[in-house]
Amino acid sequence: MKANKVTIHDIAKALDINSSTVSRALNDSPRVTKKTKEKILNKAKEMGYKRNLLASNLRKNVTNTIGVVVPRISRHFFSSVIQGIEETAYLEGYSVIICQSLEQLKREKNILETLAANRVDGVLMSISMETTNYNHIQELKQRGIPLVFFDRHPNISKTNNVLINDFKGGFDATHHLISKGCKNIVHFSGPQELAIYKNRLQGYKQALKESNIPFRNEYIISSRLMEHDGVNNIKELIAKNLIFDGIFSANDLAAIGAIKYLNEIKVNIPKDVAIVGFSNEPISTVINPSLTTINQPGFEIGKTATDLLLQHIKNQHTSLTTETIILESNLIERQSSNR
Amino acid sequence: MKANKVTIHDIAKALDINSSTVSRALNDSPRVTKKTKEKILNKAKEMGYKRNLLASNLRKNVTNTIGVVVPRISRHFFSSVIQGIEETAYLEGYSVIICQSLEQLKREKNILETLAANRVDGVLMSISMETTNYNHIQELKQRGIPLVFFDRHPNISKTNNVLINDFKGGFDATHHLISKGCKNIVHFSGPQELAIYKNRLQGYKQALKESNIPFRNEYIISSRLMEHDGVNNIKELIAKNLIFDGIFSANDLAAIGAIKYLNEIKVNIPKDVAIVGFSNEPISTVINPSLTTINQPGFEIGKTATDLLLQHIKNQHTSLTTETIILESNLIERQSSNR
DNA sequence: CTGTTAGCGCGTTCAT
DNA sequence: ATGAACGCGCTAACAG
Repeated sequence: MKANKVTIHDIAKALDINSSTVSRALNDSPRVTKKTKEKILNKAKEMGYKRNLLASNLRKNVTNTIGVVVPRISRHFFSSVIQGIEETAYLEGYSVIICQSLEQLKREKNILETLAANRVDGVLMSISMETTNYNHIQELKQRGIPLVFFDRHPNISKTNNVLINDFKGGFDATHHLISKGCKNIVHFSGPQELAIYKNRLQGYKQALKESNIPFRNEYIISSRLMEHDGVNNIKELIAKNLIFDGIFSANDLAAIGAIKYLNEIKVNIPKDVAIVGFSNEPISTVINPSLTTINQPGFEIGKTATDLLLQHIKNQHTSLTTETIILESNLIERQSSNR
Repeated sequence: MKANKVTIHDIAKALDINSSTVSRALNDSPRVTKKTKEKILNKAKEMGYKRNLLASNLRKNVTNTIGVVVPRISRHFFSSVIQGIEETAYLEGYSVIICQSLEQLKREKNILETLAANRVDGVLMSISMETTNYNHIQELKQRGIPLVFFDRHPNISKTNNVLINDFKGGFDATHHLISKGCKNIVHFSGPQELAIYKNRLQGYKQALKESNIPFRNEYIISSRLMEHDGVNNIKELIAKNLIFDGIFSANDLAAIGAIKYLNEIKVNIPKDVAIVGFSNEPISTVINPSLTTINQPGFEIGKTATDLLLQHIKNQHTSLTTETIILESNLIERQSSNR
């Protein structure tokens, strides 16, 4: 920051008027004549004036900015949610600050601190896999910063959430496998602290139940669902000599790890693989043309969550009630062109 | 913003001291006694004081924040660069604001405006495919905001860049195909306004030349390299009845589109496909285990670019000379386990 | 419609 | 070592 010290005072002085008028003109206030407004805008452009949002926001005590916290931006589900958030926020004149926790509680805390210190007007977040204590979240709430969770939400009361019907997703995925003739379906699950994984597991159980297939605990493998976890899971199954003819993975990464490994050792036990993942995910469509996925409507989640958040931001005086919106996922079966 | 109106004045009043002392204590100034410092910090915590970074930054005229502009965060190359940026920035006490232009010039302009208005200390960016006029960039420079480009850079003088040796990447990719026995190699290229695509094309030409393979203009197809472009490219080739036995795609998306389509119509003309893409990209490794990629060291690029930017931010008085750093890409040939 | 005054919350002079 | 006062750049309140 060296050049560009042009302030509204400078341009006021140059025009021999008051800086308030300049401020009003720059904000397109109706309380200033067209003529002077024009004069001011011209002068401003001429002098290379640029508004200092820091000062403006400080004075107004509003930043028109919302913070977004996701585990990883590179995950296609999250980046599609972000797309929805940005579109919606932009239309309402809000800027978006994107942050990633990298699944680490420590970073998540740090991010919330920074966002709060920067006085964002609200926060949208999906919590990390490590997040089992919610002090940092409670603190944010106490500071009066509106908060909406999407997909992964903390297990505390009075929160606003935009969720996916994970029970149905798990049910559909499992049901699909059963309809394909699978009898021994393995489930790769995630940390049980996260409701999304718990719910998918419940859906899995329910689907088995309805088809009179006994639930077997050794078919459930919990991990953090990274690609290498998928590899390890499948290795473990093979080492145990467990019979399985289908896999329902609670996300795509772990499924990919598993499929890669199966390809590598030239074994192809599962008749089909269902993934609770994101259908737009390029991986899913490429890895196996016959792959079935549970489509999570990322863009719509982002849009819905943002709408809800903005509603809370704009009505902070009237104490709005908290809300949980549940969107539906869809099973998408691709054309099996290769086999 | 409703609760939490605790300021340094409040805590000063509570302790019957002056707010200056509080400010100094909170900034761990040596000019305040250990004892009072402790007293103040305790009181601050007790009262739930949170620094207002807007005010602090306004006063200091420094934000300790850098802006990052990329075409799309969902592209694995960019998200890995961002990883490198965040790690490096964090160690130096800087925050990062991530923005995506979605390959649109209009958005790119808008983003730079916002970043400048928010007084970021510097900007790291990779320009969009639409960016052929650089007024917005020149303006940012004129405002004295340090700027470093990575990967995609504008064609103007006196810029700081961290680039990849794309000529060598193109050469290596093509050479690899030739060594596999390909004689008729198609090249999917991008907008020629971007040096990266021009350079990859040059590398392609050079490799042909050294192997005495004649260059044929109809083998070069330029597009914006989205997945559907890859599909269209391959359709075009087939429609023209052009003979080809290899494809060198300037990015991974277009290659994936092409491969998908070839799979779909059960044609398998190319003996191999080389992609200039990112080796960590899950797609590349999954789509075809024998796929060869040109690895771009994203994390290192992010780190290098950030180091360079911070250097410029910190030495704004001493007029540093501009610099272009070129990192090497690597050809990675995977184990051909399937064929 | 425009000017005057005051202050957002903080950090940095000066003093003492 | 601490206090008093000013100002970063902008906008809201109140005049007129």
